Amino acid sequence: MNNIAETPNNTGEGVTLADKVCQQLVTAIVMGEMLPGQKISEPELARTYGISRGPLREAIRRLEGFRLVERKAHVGARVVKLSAEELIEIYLVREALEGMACRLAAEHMSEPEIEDLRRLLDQHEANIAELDGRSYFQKEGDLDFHYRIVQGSKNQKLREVLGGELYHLVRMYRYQFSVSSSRPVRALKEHRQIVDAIEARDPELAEMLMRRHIGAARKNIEEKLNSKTINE
Amino acid sequence: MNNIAETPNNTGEGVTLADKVCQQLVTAIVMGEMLPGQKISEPELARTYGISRGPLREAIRRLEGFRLVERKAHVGARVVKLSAEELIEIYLVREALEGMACRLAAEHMSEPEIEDLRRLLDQHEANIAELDGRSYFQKEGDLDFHYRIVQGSKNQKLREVLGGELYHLVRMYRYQFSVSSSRPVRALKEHRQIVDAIEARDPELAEMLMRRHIGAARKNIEEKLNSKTINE
DNA sequence: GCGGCTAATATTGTCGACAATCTTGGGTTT
DNA sequence: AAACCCAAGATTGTCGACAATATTAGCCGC
Repeated sequence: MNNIAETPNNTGEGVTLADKVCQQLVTAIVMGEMLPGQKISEPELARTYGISRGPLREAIRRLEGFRLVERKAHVGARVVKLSAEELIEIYLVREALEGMACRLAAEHMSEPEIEDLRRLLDQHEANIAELDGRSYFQKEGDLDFHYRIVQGSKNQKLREVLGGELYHLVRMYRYQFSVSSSRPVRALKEHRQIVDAIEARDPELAEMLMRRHIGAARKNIEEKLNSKTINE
Repeated sequence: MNNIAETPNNTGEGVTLADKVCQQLVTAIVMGEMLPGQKISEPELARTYGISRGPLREAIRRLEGFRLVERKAHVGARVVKLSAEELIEIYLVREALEGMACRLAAEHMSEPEIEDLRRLLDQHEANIAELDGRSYFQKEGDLDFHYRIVQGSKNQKLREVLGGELYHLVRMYRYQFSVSSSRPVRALKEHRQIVDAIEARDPELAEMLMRRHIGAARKNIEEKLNSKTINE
């Protein structure tokens, strides 16, 4: 459903122009329709979305809060550009935060929620078989899993931090580098292990597995980045 | 100098009205000049700060991103009101994140930075003696021990997350509940232990001590909250 | 030809006015 | 008397115009 996680004013109704454009911009940036480093022209965007600069500027101000754009006074805003180091940093932070989320999820998720999670993984497995292991990851299936774990932690602040800027930046990276590789099938196995630990109500194991899982993803990216810098 | 951590556009010059008012509002909210739950009237604030509603609305939009205010369309914005649960949640998240920051600090802080940190603690000790153990904790920014550890981690994303919304909310709470109690002298001892671990380049110990330190602060707050709800 | 200055242009920042929506107080009805 | 409805007021949302600043293109001097 491509809904924007933890973005305030998620309700479908009673929405303001600035809110709508804000979400459209988030999507556009994450999907790579607006490239990292690209300048954001207010007059141009205002025409594009058919609104005046007022609400548009408010929307940009909120993207600034999400760290999706960077602004310089009297110069303008640019789509944020992640360096390789920052990308790694995000994964390191996720290791700590999602590890914690997973531990809490093992303590607080309800039985029906866990079952739902299992069904989600079954669905993922079907997708992988169908696409021959290429990439169901592109459509945020993986993020769905992680997203649900975070929700399952039942910790509101954790949900805000992970569901806010970090989530958007990871999604952005996903599209930007079109990650796929041979990880999907391996990742699915790790996901299953994690759900097992949650179902067994083993918080420590759940945390450890999640940390290892994200750590593996990080190493995978590090490799890819290294080979890339060598090739260019 | 009462500088706002990790708030974009920190530079003294080339600042826009919206930026200035945004920082003034952050300070006002954190210091308790605007109370949690209080409604934010655009016309009134615009008069107060002597600006028009345009920049003011942009400032509010950014506070929304920092989770310092909550907005409802066509109704208005209110200063965020932390529940007791959310406050505890923040400390739980800090335990994970600052623990990680402390580990990284033990790996990456330079010798001069560590010396500086020691001097800061000496200064804190002097303050405590002077005020007879009441409260030196109210300090901010560079003067804040935790802030420096986070900076010392050399992890930009970590700095953004901890220096952004979480830091503001913690500062807000400090003023709101005017935390002090008998912790300062105890906390100082814990701070020294942490610096020792960092100086010894013992990341694991540093992380453990920081987690324990924040955990102790959390328990202290939990107690206080419990006795408060009983007394009222 | 190249570097630096200057003026024209474009973009960002700010403002006041108007439109749309919510709130509130009074009046009517049951 | 209580509940509901409606109108008046106030507040938020949006717009277009104007002011201030940065960018750039051209010109001059070296």
